[in-house]
Amino acid sequence: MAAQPDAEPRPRVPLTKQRVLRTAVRIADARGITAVTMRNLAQELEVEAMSLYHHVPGKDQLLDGMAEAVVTEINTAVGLDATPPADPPPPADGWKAVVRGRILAAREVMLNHPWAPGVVGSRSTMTPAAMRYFDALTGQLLSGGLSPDLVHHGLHALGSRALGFTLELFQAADGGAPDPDAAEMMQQLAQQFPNVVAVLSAASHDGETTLGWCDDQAEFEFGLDLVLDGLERLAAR
Amino acid sequence: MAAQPDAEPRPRVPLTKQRVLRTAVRIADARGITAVTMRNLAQELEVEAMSLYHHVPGKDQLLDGMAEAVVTEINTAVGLDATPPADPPPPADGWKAVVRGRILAAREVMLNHPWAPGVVGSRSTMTPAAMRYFDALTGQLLSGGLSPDLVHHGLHALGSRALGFTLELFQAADGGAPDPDAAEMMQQLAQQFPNVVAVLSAASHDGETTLGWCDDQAEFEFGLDLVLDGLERLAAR
DNA sequence: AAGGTAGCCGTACGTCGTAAGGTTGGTCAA
DNA sequence: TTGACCAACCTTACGACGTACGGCTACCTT
Repeated sequence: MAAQPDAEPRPRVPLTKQRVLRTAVRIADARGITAVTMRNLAQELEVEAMSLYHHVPGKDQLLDGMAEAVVTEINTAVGLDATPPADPPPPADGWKAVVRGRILAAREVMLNHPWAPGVVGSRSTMTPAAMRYFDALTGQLLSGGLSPDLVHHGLHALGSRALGFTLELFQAADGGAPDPDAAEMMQQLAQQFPNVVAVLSAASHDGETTLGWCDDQAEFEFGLDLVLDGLERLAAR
Repeated sequence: MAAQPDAEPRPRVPLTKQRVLRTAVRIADARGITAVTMRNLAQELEVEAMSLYHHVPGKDQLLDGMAEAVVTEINTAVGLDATPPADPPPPADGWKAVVRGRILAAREVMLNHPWAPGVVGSRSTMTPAAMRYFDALTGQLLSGGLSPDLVHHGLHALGSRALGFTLELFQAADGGAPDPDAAEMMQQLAQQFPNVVAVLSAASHDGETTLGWCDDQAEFEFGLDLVLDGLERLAAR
């Protein structure tokens, strides 16, 4: 009973670190970071879990690789990988506009990978791609006339904002069921926390009943501009 | 062979949500958040793992409780739980100094619980203690003359900084082994990432060989002041 | 004394990361 | 042609995790 020669064509696409990482990112995008498990990942690649260890040292380095992949995506998005056009036109806009644009581009990439902030944030090591990104950013700030010291502090002040995301402390309450007695509850809330309710009700000047939630993008840009303007002012001193 | 009555004195301190949470915090402080496991926690309390479920619905709510506990600690640290002295003296300092002090106090608590930023940051829900904290903070900003809208944006701009921590993107490289050929590696680094190296070497004006690492506290205060100053300026407009 | 009940325990299941060793198919020297 | 070699891949198994489920015990109420 010899094995039939063509029982299974066996395309057998060879596994690759690239392929593993790309698939991991795809799983995370589609089903969340918790679905990125060695077994799931292997199944998606039509392979056994342990085979992954020939291309990735372990789960931790897999996450490192995913973070690296996202930052790399940012780098290409802001044109950091393309060789500059020989004579890069000096930024017609001020450094602020350039940096702002770059960071908002990074944010766009992050928004496509909701799991990325958590992963990038939890990795301690500075990957090469992140280095590349920060080196370019640093260059923009330096050539903008900021002193090295100010650039240093500025990067710290930006923090994760430099990579296009912030840790959202109050998650979108995302009111699925528009609670019928929301008004009543609101009053109870207002009694306990008058100040936040005052601020929140002022924030939603259009819809006044349900607390119209925040515009994340606008808030991000506000905070970013606050920092950039502050740096500019300090540089001018 | 009747059970001897006093084989074990059995003090049998009753389990309590308080006791469970406090112990969890103690474990996290001593051995890191990964050591906070239902079994470990139970062992520390001299109890079986499943007994914890009578006081905590599950691991997730345990973490919620731990976050809540830390924020509560912050609240008492800034005197938010003490009933105010009837006639609270109007803040002699400006609102900025008050807010600044409050946030730095929060930071001190956070520094005592290195695991707390991660846990607080990963919880989406706004716990009552956090609400209390933010309500007070909001009140300070409002009574400082900031418009509700500005307060709203300002809180977003502060983000986790309002609770005394930032997501540290580049972890302390903490050079245990002062690599003998650090100079050589530094040169290699300088070739690939000239800008960051320039900034970093400028940052450590005292020690010039090893990149003298950053003063986290100073950086935190710099970023905080940058935001507060920016808000003040916007309020004055 | 009878019955309820809150608090605790024992066992077990499914999932996770991964250590250790076996199998296979292709490459290349003799 | 053949046989050694060696990646790439698979199989099995272990320990740790969160937690469902069903007991047991000690105390309270009536």
